[in-house]
Amino acid sequence: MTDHDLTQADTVRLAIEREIFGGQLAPGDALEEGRLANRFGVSRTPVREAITQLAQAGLITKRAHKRAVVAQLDPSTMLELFEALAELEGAAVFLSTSRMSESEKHALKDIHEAAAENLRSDGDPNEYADLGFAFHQRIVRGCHNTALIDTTEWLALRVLPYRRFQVVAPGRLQRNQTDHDAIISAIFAGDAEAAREEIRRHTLEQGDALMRFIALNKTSHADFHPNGLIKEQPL
Amino acid sequence: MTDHDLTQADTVRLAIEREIFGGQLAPGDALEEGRLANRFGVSRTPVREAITQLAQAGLITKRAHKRAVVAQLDPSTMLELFEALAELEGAAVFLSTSRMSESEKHALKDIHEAAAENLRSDGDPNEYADLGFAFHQRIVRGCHNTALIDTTEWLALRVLPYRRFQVVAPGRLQRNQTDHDAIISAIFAGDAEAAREEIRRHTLEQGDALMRFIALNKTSHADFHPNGLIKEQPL
DNA sequence: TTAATATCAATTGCATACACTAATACCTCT
DNA sequence: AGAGGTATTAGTGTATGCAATTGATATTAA
Repeated sequence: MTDHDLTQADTVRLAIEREIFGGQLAPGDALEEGRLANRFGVSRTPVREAITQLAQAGLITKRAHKRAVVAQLDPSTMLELFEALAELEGAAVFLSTSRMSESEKHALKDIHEAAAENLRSDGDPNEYADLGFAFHQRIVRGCHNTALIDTTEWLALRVLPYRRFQVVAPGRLQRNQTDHDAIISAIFAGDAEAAREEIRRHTLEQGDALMRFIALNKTSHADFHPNGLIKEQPL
Repeated sequence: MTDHDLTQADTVRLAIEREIFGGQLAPGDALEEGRLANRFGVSRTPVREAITQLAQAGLITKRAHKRAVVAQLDPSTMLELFEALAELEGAAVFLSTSRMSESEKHALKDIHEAAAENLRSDGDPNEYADLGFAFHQRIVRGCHNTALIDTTEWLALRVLPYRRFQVVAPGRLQRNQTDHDAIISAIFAGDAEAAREEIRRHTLEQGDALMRFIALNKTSHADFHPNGLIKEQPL
């Protein structure tokens, strides 16, 4: 009776989602219904349904009679996405500042401090990235408005495939941490307006950094593939 | 090569959308694939696809092995939607204030003044509602960020089916016009922060008014049907 | 009478088959 | 050899049939 009643279309959709977020499927890769069908051992029908859903979610693009491809964001679109995301996160934190419970605030602080510790001890950057993701997520969810949360996270998901190109340029992580510091201070001080401004600037900057990195490293499509790039990270 | 290449699924989806927005399909109404199929003279397959897309868009809800239903918003969800919409419109106008061209601003002003004239001359309230819709739309689109525009309008569409219950309580339209006045003043004064605050308050208030109205008039499901209600409007 | 259960109809989920589209390869003609 | 057109093929869009699930109705037991 719960939603453990997953239909095959759901299963396929989730699998494809995972592969997109995991990087096995990179932006620009084509999705062919037949292949996927016998790869997952189902017919084309549920695969089609899954693709339709993913297309509606903006994760893949689909045009009549053409193969579906994993959504590929050109620079200007990506810039817009990050700008929109910055505004949404700003709106969320504006509400969150007055709505987060004490325990929520402290959970947020714990994440922040774990990230700081990771940085101090020169820990796994992947873990740091996860903590950063959790940080943003906690803030957004703190607004306690499902519609706003869903909308924001939905936008965040659209750029997630590109987060694999996460920039670890020198000083970038430190800067990130400083930004988070300012955000969390504003929240604890109850200054919603300041929190909004901080997170806006922060998210916009993240987008800029990511775009610059991609622009620099985009020489060929092959180099552009997440799996290829991630190995080149100077970690 | 244009999107004049509408697939049957697209056609069906658009038709259902129209019926939802037009009120022929009210929130809570069930959508049965077979019926729709032979109503539109197609097989169940494209109908299914259309339903899947609409479900993903949040316009209808669909659970495994159960009939799809036109999305029905309970009061708290609707409140959340309006709050989120208020934040998004706020974010949009914040950007629009500095980004709208002179011609865009003046087009906005024209709409506003047409609405004022409509009010003065005791014109058609439906026309006034349309002008109000256009007013908000112009502001949102003035931010020139497709992602933000799409997201905002997508949210606005989710409450659109309920706009049929548009409140024409005494003084409501005047109040609406006054709010718009304040918003447009802030925009022309270049005060983005003020514009944001004004539109936030305004949209939240709209939601409140709508919810109160619905709560008052919701005695039976029949009375709750848009087509039934719209006739009762004391216009 | 009510509650529980069994049966049945209605409707969804999925597979398969076919039709149509579009892109590639191939061939012809210059 | 190259341009233009045609055949071929890969892949999507749609129809139909069947199995599985749900909700309702009938039936039985307490």
